[in-house]
Amino acid sequence: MHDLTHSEILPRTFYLQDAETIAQQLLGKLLVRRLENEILIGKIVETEAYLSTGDPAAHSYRGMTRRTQVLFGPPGFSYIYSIHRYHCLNVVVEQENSPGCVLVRAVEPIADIELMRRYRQIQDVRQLTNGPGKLCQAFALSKQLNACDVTHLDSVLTIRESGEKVEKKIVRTTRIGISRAREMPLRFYLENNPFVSKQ
DNA sequence: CCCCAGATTGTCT
DNA sequence: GACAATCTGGGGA
Repeated sequence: MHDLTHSEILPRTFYLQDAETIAQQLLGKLLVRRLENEILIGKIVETEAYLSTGDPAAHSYRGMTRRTQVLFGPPGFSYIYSIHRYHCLNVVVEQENSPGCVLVRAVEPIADIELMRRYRQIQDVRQLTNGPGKLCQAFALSKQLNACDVTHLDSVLTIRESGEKVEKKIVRTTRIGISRAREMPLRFYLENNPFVSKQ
């Protein structure tokens, strides 16, 4: 099993800043999914920010609904929704009633890659987690894991500090797949990382 | 209840 | 690059 001894869980205070800031700070952090007898780990390499105000592309833009309830709650919780045949994973940021969030668009597979292959029904490592729907499939994430506290030690889904401190350059572009607010440059990824969804 | 858009992906041209 | 697959949430009647 992968050694997580030096990977501390990010505290709730980490998520108290705005989505644009946290989207960049989450790059390089570890997404850790605990299963019955296995553990899945990926390094976050691509994110998008969805702002709490003035962002027509954000699900929270037109107010609270049953689906978006968790966005209006405290930070450090997962927001997982379904889109077509897939799911997307977000992390809620900012204080209560400020519904900002960060979409995790891609991770670099760390472990257990064989299990990810089984969940994805595909062999190519580069295709396992290089997209929001793909990584949810590889990590067995569905709406059952919506509103999961990713700052809690016992959670089945957590985000942790990575041991390595090698910081790569961050690239900023416009967001992918949206029809509104296309011009807002709120997508971030680690430069030259082969597991980014699109260069 | 009906309608339809959608923070995607895989496949085909 | 285009398009279909597939289904849920949200809005309107």
